[in-house]
Amino acid sequence: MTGAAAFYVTTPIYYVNDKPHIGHAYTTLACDVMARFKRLDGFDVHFLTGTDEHGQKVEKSAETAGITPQALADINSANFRELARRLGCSNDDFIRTTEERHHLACQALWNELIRRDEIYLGHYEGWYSVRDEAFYGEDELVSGPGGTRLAPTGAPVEWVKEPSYFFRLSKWQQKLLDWYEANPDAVAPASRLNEVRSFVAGGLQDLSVSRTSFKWGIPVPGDENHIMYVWLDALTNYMTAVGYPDMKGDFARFWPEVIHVVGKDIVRFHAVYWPALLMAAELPPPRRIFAHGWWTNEGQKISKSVGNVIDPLGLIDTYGLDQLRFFLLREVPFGNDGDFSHRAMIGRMNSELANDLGNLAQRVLSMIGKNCGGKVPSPQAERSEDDRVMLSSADGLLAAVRPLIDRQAFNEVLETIWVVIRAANGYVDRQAPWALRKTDPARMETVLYVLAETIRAVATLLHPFMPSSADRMLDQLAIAANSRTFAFLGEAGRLVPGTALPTPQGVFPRFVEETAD
RNA sequence: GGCGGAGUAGCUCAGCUGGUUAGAGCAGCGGAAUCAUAAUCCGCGUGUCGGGGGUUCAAGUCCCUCCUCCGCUACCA
Repeated sequence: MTGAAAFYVTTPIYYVNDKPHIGHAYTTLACDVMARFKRLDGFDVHFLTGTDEHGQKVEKSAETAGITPQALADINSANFRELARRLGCSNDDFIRTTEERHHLACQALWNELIRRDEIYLGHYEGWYSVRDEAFYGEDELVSGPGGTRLAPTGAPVEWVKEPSYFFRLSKWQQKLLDWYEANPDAVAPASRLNEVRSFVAGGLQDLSVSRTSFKWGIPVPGDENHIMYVWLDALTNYMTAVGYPDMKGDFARFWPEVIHVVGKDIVRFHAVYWPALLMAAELPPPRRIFAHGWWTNEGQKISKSVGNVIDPLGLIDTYGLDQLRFFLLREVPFGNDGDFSHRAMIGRMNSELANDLGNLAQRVLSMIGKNCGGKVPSPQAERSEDDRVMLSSADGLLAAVRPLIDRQAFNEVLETIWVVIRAANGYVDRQAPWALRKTDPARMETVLYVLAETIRAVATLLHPFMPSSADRMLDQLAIAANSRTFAFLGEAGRLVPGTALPTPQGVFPRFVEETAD
């Protein structure tokens, strides 16, 4: 694959203090779809996910549990690795920030920033609440009894001054604004770019990038009283995984052709701090940062205290993996918030998967099975206008969908494919091959061939979204495993008439509600 | 408070730089068909395009204002 364009996609590394939930699954699935799509489209792809394992919270949780932070991280990191596996993800790597390669990368980046005088030793001071373990700004404080100052949470605060290393973030304000200006697609959706831009335009202070209040982290080179700020540690993972500080090999191959997919809560770290850090190290910033939205559960905001957290593994058990993958990317424009409801899930499954697509495949394949001797039908040379329109809309799908994937407009990709699926059902009814069977069998074969080709195109393009279901459809068309990439779409991979086909089986069953009585 | 975004058919939403009778899916109603997973196809919407004012030959699409909702407004991740 020499010369193939590089495509690197990352999920955030998930914090091991959290339990895997639908938000993690959503981010990871979106990345998986991109990675799979790009691979099928001939790109040289690297898909990374992993876990973020340092920080005070992990240290404390481990202490509470009576185990070492490393042991806690090992256990919880495994949960995220398992989630990716259960989601059918095709990640090429799973990085952990406790790995040696990552320590080396972080310390290399740190040293580089020190060498360039982008990091300096100073003092961090401010109002600190021991109870909240947080610093508060002057304007956030409220006055308590006797003129004392209290945190907004009501906790007492004290003025604390501690040594800290700082990254010269303020210096990069204009450079960041210039970068957004020159690369309007670098932060998406556009509404997030606006927020980020106005945040930066509002002025930047230098960023405290070390801590002395706890130990569980990567030591600052040459000053081991300090450990690195967790975000500096975490963000660097994206480079670690492609070999940094080795600038040859994978790093040269994939950097900066990278898209970071993140939840909307962490855009700032990715769209402000990260590009600034990279520019400071004289490394190119990422091509794109995409911030997606949150899911609600049956219209309710999800929270641990309400107890309505959604377990993605439970959803897989209830609805099926491909069905879940489809729903999450179909239901909502990527970037918007969405609502997960049983009703909506079943609506998509039955209306779009079972009725539109599953039934289309089943009716076409079973007609072929019964009326064409179970072989790919032989089309006539001459085609009707209806045939040509049907076939060209199927053949045109890849070109229609590529730019949508590049905008992460997953729901539009699926809608575009569904337009063809619906058109195919209309074509079946108009052409009525069951009637042609008696009046014009040759014509029937032509119609069924056009339909089989349409199903091949649809299944091929749907593969990134629903890999195993798409494979089952392609199996039923007897497409060789090595002929399922996008290069085989259209004329290049036309079905060969006379090829024996297996007996068709339904791929998307209807979801039938359990009746309570 | 400041900055930004949104309010379009019962529901979820498309409608780029203003210009044919404002669209799609779902739901609903009527019909057809019977190859198929009781699936499919065809037809049917008089919507104050949040309210008001303005610019223009022409505004859902620009300007002003009001109402409602949402996001951002830095150092736990």
